[in-house]
Order: sequence, then C-alpha cells, then structure tokens
Amino acid sequence: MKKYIPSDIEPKWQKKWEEDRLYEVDLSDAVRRQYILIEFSYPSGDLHMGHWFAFAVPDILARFRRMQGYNVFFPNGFDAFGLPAENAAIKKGIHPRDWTLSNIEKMKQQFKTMGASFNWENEVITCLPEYYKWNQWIFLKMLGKGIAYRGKALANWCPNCQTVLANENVEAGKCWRCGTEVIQKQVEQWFLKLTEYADRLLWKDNPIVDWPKAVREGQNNWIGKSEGMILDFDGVEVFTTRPETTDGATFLVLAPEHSMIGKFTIAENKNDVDSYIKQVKNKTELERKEGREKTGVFTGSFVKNPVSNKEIPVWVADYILMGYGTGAIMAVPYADERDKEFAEKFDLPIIKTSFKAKPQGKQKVNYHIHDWSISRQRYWGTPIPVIYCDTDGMVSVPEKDLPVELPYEVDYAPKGKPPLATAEDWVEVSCPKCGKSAKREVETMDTFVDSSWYFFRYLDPKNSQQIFKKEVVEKWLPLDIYFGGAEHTLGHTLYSRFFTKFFHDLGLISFEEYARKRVNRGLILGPDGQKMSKSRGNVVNPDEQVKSYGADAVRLYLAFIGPYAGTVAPWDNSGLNGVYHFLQRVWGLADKIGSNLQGNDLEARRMMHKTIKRVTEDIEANKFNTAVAGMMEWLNYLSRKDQISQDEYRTLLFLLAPFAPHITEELWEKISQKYSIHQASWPVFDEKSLEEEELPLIVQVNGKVRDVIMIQKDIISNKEVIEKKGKGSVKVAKYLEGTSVKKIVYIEGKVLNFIV
RNA sequence: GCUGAUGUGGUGGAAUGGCAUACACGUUCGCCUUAAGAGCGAAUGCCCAAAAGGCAUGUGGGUUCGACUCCCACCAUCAGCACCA
Repeated sequence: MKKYIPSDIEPKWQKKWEEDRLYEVDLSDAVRRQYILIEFSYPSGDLHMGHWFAFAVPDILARFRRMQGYNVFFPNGFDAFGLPAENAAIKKGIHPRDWTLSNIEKMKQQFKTMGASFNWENEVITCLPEYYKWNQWIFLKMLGKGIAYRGKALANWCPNCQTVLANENVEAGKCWRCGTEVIQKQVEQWFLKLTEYADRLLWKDNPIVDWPKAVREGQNNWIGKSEGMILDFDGVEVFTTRPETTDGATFLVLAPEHSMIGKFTIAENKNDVDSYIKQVKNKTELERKEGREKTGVFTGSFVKNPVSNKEIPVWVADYILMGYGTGAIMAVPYADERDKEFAEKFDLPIIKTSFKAKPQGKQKVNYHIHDWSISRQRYWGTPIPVIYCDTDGMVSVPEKDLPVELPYEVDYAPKGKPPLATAEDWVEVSCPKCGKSAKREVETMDTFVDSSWYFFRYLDPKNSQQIFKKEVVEKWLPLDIYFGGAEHTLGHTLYSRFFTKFFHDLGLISFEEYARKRVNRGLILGPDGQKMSKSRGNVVNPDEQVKSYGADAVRLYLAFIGPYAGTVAPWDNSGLNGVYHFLQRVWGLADKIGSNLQGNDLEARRMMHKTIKRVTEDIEANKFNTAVAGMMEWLNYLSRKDQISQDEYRTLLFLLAPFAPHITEELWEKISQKYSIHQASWPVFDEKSLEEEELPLIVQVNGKVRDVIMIQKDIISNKEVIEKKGKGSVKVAKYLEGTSVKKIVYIEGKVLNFIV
C-alpha cells in the first residue's frame, strides 16, 4: 500500500463530507439527543492552537455520540461584536462590519481544515440584525419588568477607550484592551438588575447540574452574600454582620462619597475634609488597590453609640466603599483588623467588646455583586432600543420597529462622545408616542449580552417572528455538555445563568439551568512553557502543523497531551511526531489483515473487547488521553502478530474514527469499499469475552508484594486451596521460613496477604 | 487574607484502597543505510559492577492486612477574588 500522506486525503474527505451534509441534524427528533456546545469564538481572523484545542477535542465526543446512535447537535458561530473590530477599523481604516465578516469567512475556512463535524447550517453571528434584534427584544422585556433600568453609579472608566468597563474587564487596574489606567467616575448608564437574581444564582451544596466546584464556589464568592443588620447612629445608617460587637464601636467611618459628610463636617475641618475627598477622587483604581496604607480625616463631629451611649467621632476614609452596604460603618477596632489598623494610626480608642450587645435595627442581606452595567459608549455593538423625547421622556422602541439597525456610516474614532451620536440622520427620529422629533439612545450593549443566550438561538437561528420556538428549546436544552475556558467563570457563564432564569420567569422556558454539565478546558502553552503570545514569539501555528503532519495527527496529539479538563501543558513537537508515527503504523497495519478472527483465539478477542470497553468509557468521562493510550496498547499488541483479522482492524478503525476522522475514512473505504465510517455503529464490547480463565493473584508477606501467581478461575473462592498455592510459591516461601503465620488475609481474586 | 485546584521518572502523564511509574516523548545501545533522516529491535525511577536486596508518589503523622489513593497538620505551586464591614 502506498504511503500515508495526510495532505492527499484530508481535503478530499472534508469536501465530500460537506457536500453530503454528513452531520446534518434533524431537530424535530430529540428522543436520543445530545446538545454538545463549545463557547463560540471572537472572529479575530486567525484560528490559533487554542481554537484547535477548544474545538477539535470536543469534536471527538460529538462524533463518538453520533456513532453511538445519538442525534447530535453541535453548532458553531461567532461572537462578532466588540472592541477589536472597532480598534482595527480606527487603525486600518476598514469598516468594523467588513473587517468582522471577512474574518468570519477566513476563520470558517480554517475551521474546515480541522475536520470537525459542526452544524454550520445553524450558525449564529451576533453582529447581524437578525440576531441582535432579539438582544433588543430581551432588553425591552427586561425594561418592562424593571430588570433593566437607567441609573447612576461609580464606574470603571477607561479614558483612552472613552468607555465604561465591567470589573471583569479591569486587569490589575488597567483596561484589558488597551492597558490604560482605569479611573473611577460617576456615570449615568444602563443596568441589568443582577442583584434581584443574586439569591437564585447562588449554588446550593448539591446542585442538580454537574458543574465544577471551582466554578460554583467562584460564583458564590463573587455574589458574596452576607447577612447582617442595619443600625442607626444619630441618623447615619451602618451595615454590620456583627451587631453583637456594637458596644465596642469607638468611631464611625463614612466613605468619601457619602452624602452626609457635609452635614457632619465642622467649619474648621472643612478644608481638610474637602482636600481629602479631592485627593481620593484623583486616585486611579490601581492606586486605591495598591495603597493599602490607611488614610482618613476627622469631620469634627460625634454621634452617639446606641449601646454604650458614648459619643464617638465621625471620620471619613477610603477603606470604606460607597458601593457596599450603606457606605458607612461602625468601627470596632477590638474585633476587626482593618478598624484596628485605622485606630492605631489615628490614635483612636480600642475597647473590649462583650460580644453580647443587642442593638435595635433591621435585618439586612447584602451582596458583593452589583447590578450589571451594560452601557458601552462604542459603535460596534447592539443599539439600545430607546428614544428620548422632550415631551414623553424616555420611550421604548415599539416591538414592531425592531431591530433598531446599527447605521453603517458613523465616525467611530474616540472623541469623548459615543460614535453613534455622529450619525445624525439616524439619531433623529420621531417619538413613537407623540410623533414629535426625538433622539435615539446612542449607547450600545456590552457584548456579554450577546453571548448570554446564543445557545438558545442556535436551535432556531432563522426565526424572524420569535426569539425561538418553545417546543424545540424545551426538547433540546439544557445543554448536555458545555465546554469552555476557566476565564468565563465569573462573566459569561454567570450571565447566561441569569438570562436563563429571566427567560424562565417570562414563561419562555420551564428550566432554570442551561447546562447539565460544564467542563473547563486546560491550556496549551508555547514550547517554552510560557503562554503563547505573538510578542514572546512562541506561537505554534496550527496551519503549519497541519501541513506537515495532518489534521488527524494534530487532533490526536491535543487529545493525548493530558486530561482535557485543566491540563496546562507545553506544546511539544516531538510529541506530535509520536502520534503521527502511531497513525503511520495504523496505516501500515492494513497489510497484515488476514483471515477472520479464530473463535479459539481467546486472548485476541479479550484484547479487542478490553480496548473497546476502555475507549468507550474514557471518552464518556472526557478522558481522551487514556482512550488514545488504550488504542496504542492494542496496536502494540496487534503489531507483534504476523496476521490480524478483518474484525480487529475494522474495530480499530471505528474506535479511532472520532479522533482521526480522515485517515479512518480513507482506510475504511480501502478495506470495505463502504462510506462513511462516521455513520457506522460504535462497537459494543462483550462482557463474556473479557473473562479470563486464569487470573493473576498478588501474594504478599506483611503487605509487601513477593509474588504474582496465576489462579484458575474455578478455585477463586476456595480460600484453603489459594492459601496452599500461595505458600507453594518459592519466592513467598523464602519469606515464610522460620516464622509463624499469624493471620491470612484473602480478598477474592485480588490479593493474598500472609501476616507473620 | 479568603476560595478553589494541583504536587508521581529527565518531560507530558497513568493508576482513586490491592504488582506505582501504563501510554508517549526524550536519552543510550544495536540493526539497516554510501551518508543523513526515517524505520526496526533492546534498555531506561533511584542506590548497587551485577545479582540479591533496599529506597521512592511534596513533608510529617494517622486509619488499614495493605495507602499515590482515605483522614489530620504543614509546605510549595498555579488560578480566581480581595480594605465587602
């Protein structure tokens, strides 16, 4: 047989599978369904190794389930709104829409070289009006229920991007996109009321869905529920989780943004207080986080401690945050580390608390999580469907007028005002209520809105009447498995849970969790063990690897490198060469096919069924690495034989098909003249064939292994005979000599242990 | 500081109460080859010339006939959060 040259066979089969629509799914049939999903990608225009790891390995599971007879839905799409498109446009003068759509085309071509079995016919691209129309529809529903609202809050503001940033987008005090230092600024913006759902988003101890503990705990910490009390100190409300320590409260601290500072500040302290507040305002997020040294200023006033009845001083300090609780605390330096540090620095009294105080107050639950600010002063996003009218105020765009399409011609250079404001013809609109001239909202939505519900839309992407058909969604969701990156623990996966619960409350769906199982994948590093990055020059280009070794080898290597969840391993080119070698040996093994498997060749039969069992169970547990190892072991066994059977070779191809779809299709055609191996049935192992008539038994003396003896299966339960056999072993006898056996432990079929 | 995860050969890793180091890479030796590469075969945890034997799964303890695996304490690394009252 001619040599295995991947580039000769891979494009050929990819084209044929596409023409034959081999993986097309019938969504009306959900009896045995599997909805397998990977977080969709941002269309950066280049498919890197991270994408291969993210998409090619779960494709193994999708193909495996299909061969098992499941109706598999495995869609893909693009998270296509967002800043990079706009930045590229500013830099290169290409329109964000053109840049994005051409990148999508390019990436889809690259995706095809992977040989993955995606349902592209259900593709979702979030920057197209047929998708974002429904973002706007959801927004209006939220507005109607009071879940979306206009509010003012201190926000992370990037002076360079001229936009509000979510906490998740601030990295070490800097903007995640441009690296500029983020400052705090009071801004009016659109919010989604995450806090209303905080309690329901908290994970219980034994959740009904299988999500990693790291994700559940991470989300719970982020939500940060704490139960306490609101106490009144002469009109100042404070929040405390330790009301029993109120007798030890020796001063009061207000956040620098607190509204009652003016009331408490006496004339001679006014200058000091004002200059302190000014100084705090000018601090960047980074300075506030790094400068842990306590600072503060005395207002000059006192309030009465309701428990001790003592007059205590009122201070202003930036270690108290306006965004949490009431923005004011009673300081108990005896019980609280931070208060103690402050008291020591400013020489304030520290008195012992009895921990028995019972102040008057009302119970209060506080959350660390804030409402979600979705306003973005940028162009490339979903327009918020709201109109401002001088007469009627803020008016929703009527549902029939959706989508509010993003205008093509705008000046999207950052100028301190939102780019959409420059599209004057678009901004000018007549009020839906009174018909007089009015103006459109010029802010766009955070792209995390787009990705919060895209897996619903995959099921009905072309529906122009409804967000989705309820019947289809009820049949196919929740997802059977959702693969993604650990970086989405606090952002995307939490927001999606929020949207799912909102959809539930709207009556659109009956379930409240959207994924039965979540798997956080690991990370492939550069060959130097560092994160792959262009600036480090350690990026491994998958296209080049595919050219030299083929997509099948790259897929197999990524599956083999370690357990899929959590492994962080460097790319190793000789490791890739190793699996390429394995594929070559599979190719060459076809020359050894002889007669059919002999009925009396029990060992060969056992090896085959053992491998089927192992590969099946390992794929089901997402242990792709050990599934590959199992096939390698079997290949080593088969290679030692002069001749192998049709049955063995076919089984090997079936097991390998999900991992290496091209080479197996080619070999399957060669040996059987059939097509396609990917529509064949997954082999089923036969328990009977796994049975052995002789079993190895470990013989120990004082718990140390001294010999392994073969035991006939029919005497396995006969302790006396086994003991005799064990004593009969020369190696064991050596250790029993001159000793007396105190006890004999026999665990049937596993171990025999002499205690001397 | 809090939360979570992880710790096994030169490397990626396997084994989740019963032969530690499967599988693969790398390395060494041999065969083949004009040569290189590829291919094929053998060896490869550590100590010991070898055998015999002993020692080894971050450290220390415990449970057990038996512990990489379960329990307790500690150390280290990684990730996320962090002046949250």
